[in-house]
Amino acid sequence: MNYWLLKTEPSTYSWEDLLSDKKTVWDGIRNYQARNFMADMKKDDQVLFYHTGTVKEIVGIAAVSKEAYADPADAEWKVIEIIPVKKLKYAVSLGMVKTEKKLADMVLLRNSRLSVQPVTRAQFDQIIALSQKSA
DNA sequence: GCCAACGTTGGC
DNA sequence: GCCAACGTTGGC
Repeated sequence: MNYWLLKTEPSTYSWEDLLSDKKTVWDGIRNYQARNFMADMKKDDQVLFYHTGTVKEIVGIAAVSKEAYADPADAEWKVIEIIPVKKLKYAVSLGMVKTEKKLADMVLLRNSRLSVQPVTRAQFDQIIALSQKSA
C-alpha cells in the first residue's frame, strides 16, 4: 500500500465534485515527474486530496480505483482514476503541516509545485491524526 | 498582484 | 550538452 497526495484548484475540480461524481479520471497532468508517480500508483493506494489556491488544505482521502493508462487525449501522458473514501473530520491546512516538525520533509513543503507527490506512511498517519482535532 | 521556484524550450 | 530565456505554479 502506497500513499500519495494530489493537488487541485477547487475552482477547477474540488472534493465536492469528486463526491458528486463518485469517481473521476485524473487527467491533464503534464509534468514528467508527476506522470512517473502516477505510473507507480496501484489500485487501492490512498490519496490525500489537497485544495490549492485560496484554500490550501487537505480536505479528504481518496483511493486509486484504476491504475495508470495512456491519456486518450495524448498518448505520451497518463491518467489514473480515483474514488472518494472519506472527508477528513477537520481539514489539515498547509499552515498546520508547516508547524508539524514530523512533516517537515513532505514534498508538499519541499516542492510546492509538484501536483502529484508521494507521501510516506508515517506522514499519512500524521495527517490523519491532525485531522481528528480542530485547529 | 507579485515573485520565487522550477520545468521546458531552443539557440548555440 | 549547456544554459539563458521564458512560462507556469502556487504561496504569500
